Amino acid sequence: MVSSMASILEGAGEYRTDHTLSGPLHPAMTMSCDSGMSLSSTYTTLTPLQHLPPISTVSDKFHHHPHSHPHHHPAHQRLTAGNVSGSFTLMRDDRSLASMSNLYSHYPKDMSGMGQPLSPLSNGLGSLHNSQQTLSAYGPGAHISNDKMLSPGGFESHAAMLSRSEEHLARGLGGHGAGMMSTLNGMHHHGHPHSQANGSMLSERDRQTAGGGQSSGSGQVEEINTKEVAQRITAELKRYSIPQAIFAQRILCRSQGTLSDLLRNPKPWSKLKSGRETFRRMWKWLQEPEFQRMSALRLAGE
DNA sequence: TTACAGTCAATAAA
DNA sequence: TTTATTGACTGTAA
Repeated sequence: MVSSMASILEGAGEYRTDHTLSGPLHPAMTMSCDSGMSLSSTYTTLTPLQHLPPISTVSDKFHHHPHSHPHHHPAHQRLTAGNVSGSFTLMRDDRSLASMSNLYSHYPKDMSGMGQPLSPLSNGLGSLHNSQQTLSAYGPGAHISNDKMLSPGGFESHAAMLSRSEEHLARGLGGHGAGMMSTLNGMHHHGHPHSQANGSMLSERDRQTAGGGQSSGSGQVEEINTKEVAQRITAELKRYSIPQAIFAQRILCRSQGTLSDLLRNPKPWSKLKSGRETFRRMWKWLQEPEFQRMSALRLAGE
């Protein structure tokens, strides 16, 4: 099973090869690193698909001109910044997903564990900061339904289940991102409001808040709690056994060393300049449903 | 030019 | 093999 994942990610070897140019396999899909982002960064594609108006603009406010270092990253210039829409992705080839599911399959314990061993934390923490209303709003319920809808074979079902815990967690923790995610999935219908957020785990102990109270209330603007994102990313990578190098390259378009540093020594959002983009990507990734995250990982490498 | 920021990439350390 | 360090480099903003 692991191998399957490995293979998926494996394609990495030649990420940067320019076959994308010569043979545009999935021109649309191949969202890549820099450049593409600049024009409208992050949620561009999403926005148009669903409602959710202003956010995109927000995120761009300072994309003035992301100094996309001209030095390398020669090819990879897909304007289409990634038509994220999960459903779409899913359909194009489920085999990948299938393999994904396998991957997940050996993590059940971890996932389930999330709510257990840490339970003491979750309880207290759950309520603690973040986890604001957002949680209850688009609780896990919603996602579940979506995931199910999307997953034809059902092989994914468990994956979905596993995921939601994180999902809402993310939401809860992040606080801000709030709307966007819901948009993504929300298109279908909302499950039953069934709050119950027990997934909490990593992060909280950081009482990030201390950092500068950027997390909670901050509104939808786009303050990202870097410390928290770093932790969450670290946790996810571990959970899925995704090496930093792969994630850095595929999702962030950065080198392993950079990611490592960012993860270990995240600078407060307020201190960041262009480096915010990197964190936005991480954050964005965290907000995506599993299958989407995974496909992003492997697509980028194709 | 100087001071930074953000990265890369080589390589040390697990 | 994967992650952590770190010196060098590039683009920006004084």
